[in-house]
Amino acid sequence: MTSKLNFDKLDYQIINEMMETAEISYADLGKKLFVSGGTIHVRIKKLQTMGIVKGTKLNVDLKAMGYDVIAFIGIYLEKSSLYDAVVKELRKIPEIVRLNYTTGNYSMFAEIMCRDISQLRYVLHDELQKIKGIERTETFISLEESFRRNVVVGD
Amino acid sequence: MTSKLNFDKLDYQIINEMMETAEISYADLGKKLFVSGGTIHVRIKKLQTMGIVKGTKLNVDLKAMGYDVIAFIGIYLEKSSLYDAVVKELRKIPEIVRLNYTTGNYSMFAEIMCRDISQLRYVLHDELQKIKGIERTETFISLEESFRRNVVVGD
DNA sequence: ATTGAAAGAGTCTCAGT
DNA sequence: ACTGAGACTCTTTCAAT
Repeated sequence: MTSKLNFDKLDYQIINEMMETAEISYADLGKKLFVSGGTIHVRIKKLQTMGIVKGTKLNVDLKAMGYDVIAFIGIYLEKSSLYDAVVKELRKIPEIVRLNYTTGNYSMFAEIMCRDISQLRYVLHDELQKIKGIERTETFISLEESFRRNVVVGD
Repeated sequence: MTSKLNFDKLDYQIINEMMETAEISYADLGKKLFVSGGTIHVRIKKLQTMGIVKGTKLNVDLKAMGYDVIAFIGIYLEKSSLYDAVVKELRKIPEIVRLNYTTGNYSMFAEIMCRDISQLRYVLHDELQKIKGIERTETFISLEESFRRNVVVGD
């Protein structure tokens, strides 16, 4: 059985605020949400203990770092039983930042992040095509990220 | 002209470490990278000023929060000139957490995050299909996230 | 540029409500 | 549960190198 989720409005507010920016003091976040800094602290501690909150991550503008090219790859497998073996191989390619096993046309969906088109070409042609079990791939290069945001929890 | 990127090994190490976990003190990160905490501080300040580092975000396990259903949607537009208008409409749907304008089969690629299949059905059927300019969509439901990680910068 | 130390700010704990 | 205050830790600044 799945554990009962029992969050109140304050928990959701804290999560939504801090998913956006974690760089706010408990005192200030408390002021914003009309409780004390101590209460914010207790709630975050609870969420950490529950495994809901898993620390913080630096928010880096990878585009500004020169990682300009994002592509999505639809992957057709020869047989779906090859899934585990193919995941293992794909994991070795550092440019692949995300991989999902999906319903629909493709067996899997990968996201690739590269510095330029020639690096993308290398990954697609020299690395992906070598993997046994991949029948073929379809590439969708992102020309623009229209938006990216967090889901709003609790409503 | 694009500004010249001039990062040294230490900058890259700091970024790679803190993209994974930002929850480390400057003193401890300094020890790990064989410099003083003060130097870490100066570098991070520089990266913030440059706009490379844009604060920190809380790392939340959304699956554990009940957001179990992730789907990718390939969107066909009637005319590509409708792009801006359609983006504007898609932005109004909070379940859509990411939207990219892409080459290939589809005009756009969306990522949706929902609590359950019935919420996904609602978004796909009642919200997406109402938007003028969308010819049709293809849905890929994620059955499993095989992995997700950061790109490793600087090598 | 890097360091180490002092000042300032934030986190964490806990007794009281 | 929530609060406020004290103890502790981390960030930030800065003079020296």
